Amino acid sequence: MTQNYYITTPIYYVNDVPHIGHVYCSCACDVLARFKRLDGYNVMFLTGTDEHGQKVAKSAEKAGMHPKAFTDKVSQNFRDIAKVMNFSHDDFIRTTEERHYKAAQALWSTLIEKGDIYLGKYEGWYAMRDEAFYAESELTDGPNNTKIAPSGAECEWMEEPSYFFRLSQWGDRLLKFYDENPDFILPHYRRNEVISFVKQGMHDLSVSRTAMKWGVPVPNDPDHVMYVWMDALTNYITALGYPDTNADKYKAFWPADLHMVGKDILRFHAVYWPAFLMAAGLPVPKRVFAHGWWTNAGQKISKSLGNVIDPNKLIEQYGLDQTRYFMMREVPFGNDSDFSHEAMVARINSNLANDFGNLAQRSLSMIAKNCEAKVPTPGAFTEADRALLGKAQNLLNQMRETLDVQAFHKALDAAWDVIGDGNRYVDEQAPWALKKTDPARMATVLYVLAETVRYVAILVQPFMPESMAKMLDLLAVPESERSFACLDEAHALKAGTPLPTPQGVFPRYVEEAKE
RNA sequence: CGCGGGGUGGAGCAGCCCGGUAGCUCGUCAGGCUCAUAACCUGAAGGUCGUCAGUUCAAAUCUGGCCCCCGCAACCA
Repeated sequence: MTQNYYITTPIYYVNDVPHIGHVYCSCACDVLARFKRLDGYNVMFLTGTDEHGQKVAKSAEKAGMHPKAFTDKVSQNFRDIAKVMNFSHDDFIRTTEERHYKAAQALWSTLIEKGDIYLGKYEGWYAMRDEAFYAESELTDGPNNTKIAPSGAECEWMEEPSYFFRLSQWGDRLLKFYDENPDFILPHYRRNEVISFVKQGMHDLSVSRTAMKWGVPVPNDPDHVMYVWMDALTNYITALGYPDTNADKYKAFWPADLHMVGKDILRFHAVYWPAFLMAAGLPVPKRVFAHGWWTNAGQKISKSLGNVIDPNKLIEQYGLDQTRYFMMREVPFGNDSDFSHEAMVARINSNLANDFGNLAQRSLSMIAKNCEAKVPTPGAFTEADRALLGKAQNLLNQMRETLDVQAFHKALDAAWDVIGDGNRYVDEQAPWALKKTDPARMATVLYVLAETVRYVAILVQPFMPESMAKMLDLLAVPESERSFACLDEAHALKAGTPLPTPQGVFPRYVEEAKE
């Protein structure tokens, strides 16, 4: 029976311009989705856009458009960048879609029936710009008796009827759940933060708004629309056909295996969302992973600093797979990390061009020149041959283990460990010398190298799909034999198979001459 | 005393739970090889492991004090 795997990105706020952060998060999901597919899983990979809220409504007004028409237009930015990044999502959800209204309203109605949503009154200091209420203690006095939020936004006293979710009632059950599922929140230090937040005790959560109109209408109360989290989080089950819990997708994929999120929205996914689901009597996702943020050359990235990193520019300058590789290799996944031109170039030249690209190139050109451009015929394997091949064969398990805890950098480290061994093997075996003394042995060595490259290339496909396709083409591996099921001796390269002329897969990045 | 994470050769990290040769990547220097994308391989230099004190035959590793950085706590992935 095939196993199912459901992975989601957050839905990105459509008012933003896509930047490295969005692309980073989705890239991690894409790697996992591709890895699981190649490993034989039936995968559902979801991404999309969050399209409601006051800020969108305002931007639409500014643009002189209806919010729906406006979001139709700007959500395209996110679909475009996903395509450019070669993301392999199976569905792209938009919160303004009919199916989503249906799902969000159904979940809402269930929570009303269960008594976990009630009508109350919200009053407090509200910052229009932040779309958020603040506690009096957080505010500072501004000019003319105004109050200023920590964000610098001006606040006004607001009173409005609001529906509330009884979050206060779910603390103990959440803590019990965290306790029973120690890997629900990763990394573990984030888990501790969440637990201490829940332990402090939680207020009920305001889940509707009357002042704002651009949102999912609350069932049976036209004055209210749902506030962001009730709306946005539901997307994860909308895409599976909820409220039809008998839908094929729902049955196959819920609960989700992994919600990938930024550390800023961890609380919503690790606290509110499980509480909503528990209250509705639905299963809770298996894992929420909070990744870190990028800085740019040591500086925090922000629009006001003007140092936002445009993924299109990265791809243009460094290449698509190079960019994907950099993001997944440079950071211990979960930590914050710094982006810099120097770090990017170091990764491209050292890891991709010198280590991997060159290993493939030196092996394949020797084959092209000395083995009639065909897969060489191996003789009996020596201990050194078996050591290298054994390590390559072991790589699948190492990558499974590390990727199961979202340690992308470790998965790549393991692959590059094999590549390093491959380069050492070439030196030790010195096939250029064997050419004169023992051509049969040379053929064996070159075969072992080609076979090692095959293993690594197949396993690195999720990270760099285009480049690895190219590399596997150079090895004449048929497209039908590129899944992990083919990582065995039965699918090994066949002696005598003609090979195309070798071409470099990863060119070095050469700095443009300064004037 | 709000909770938590961290301070290890020039940079970034591992080791700490289960005390006993301080390891990896990049950088620097020297050598080797010449198949390859001036790539590859080997070796060397470089650290009183934040600080003070304690436990111990022995501490980066355990205990306590202190100093510093960061997260939970700004629309933000």
